Amino acid sequence: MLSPNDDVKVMAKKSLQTSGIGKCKDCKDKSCAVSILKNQELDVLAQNSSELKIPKGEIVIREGELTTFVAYLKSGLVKEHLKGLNGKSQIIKLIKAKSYLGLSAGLSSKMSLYTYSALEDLNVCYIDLNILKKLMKDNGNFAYEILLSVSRENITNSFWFVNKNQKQIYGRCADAMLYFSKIIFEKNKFTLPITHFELAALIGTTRESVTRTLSKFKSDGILQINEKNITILNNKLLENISKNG
DNA sequence: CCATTAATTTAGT
DNA sequence: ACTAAATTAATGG
Repeated sequence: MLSPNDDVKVMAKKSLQTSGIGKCKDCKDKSCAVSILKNQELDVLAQNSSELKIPKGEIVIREGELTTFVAYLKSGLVKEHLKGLNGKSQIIKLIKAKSYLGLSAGLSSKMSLYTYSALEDLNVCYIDLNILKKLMKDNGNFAYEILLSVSRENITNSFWFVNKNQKQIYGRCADAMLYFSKIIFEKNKFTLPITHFELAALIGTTRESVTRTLSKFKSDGILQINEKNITILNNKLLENISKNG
């Protein structure tokens, strides 16, 4: 939890200088954008990026830090959150593999606006932001792909927030369950990756309401719950609840 | 290194 | 807010 993220940064910087050439070329988890790069550009990327393992619970990028890096999530699940006015953590969303972390803020702000924490053990590539910017300026197709991903992120964020603000707890919980099953895990059976407390911070309610609503869903036969394992039994009803708030 | 216990976190009411 | 259960950390062998 209280990981001195500086260590990560120092390690990243160190290995930036020593990372070998050809790594990005051979990467099996390239982003759509990076797939577009030419061999020569991939070499540049490889020389200015570094893959790191981040254990569960550690922070990938902390809000308020200088944005010298962008992180590409190769594998694992991350939560994007920030501190609200009262100092309480507000979760923006979860992010799954093959996405960039800190991109939208990184391009325009000198400081990171969000904190990214590992919900699982991660493989992350730290990429020098200046190199990324240079690649974008030099290669229009690459820049276009990066813009696409920022745009998509923007759209899903907006819908998420609008829905959240216009729905009651039931609708929000239903949304969250559909979010996990459809977007994050892409199956109707999954293990809740966060605690009830965190789920509450994600959908803007209290831990108690989350617990209460989930057990209601369970007793109504919508969900099967044991421990953190959730199976969606009645997807249609769940979507109705989501739709009607 | 493993087992036991203490402390913290989480879920449910 | 309180309790029970579960997870994690600390201790001692």
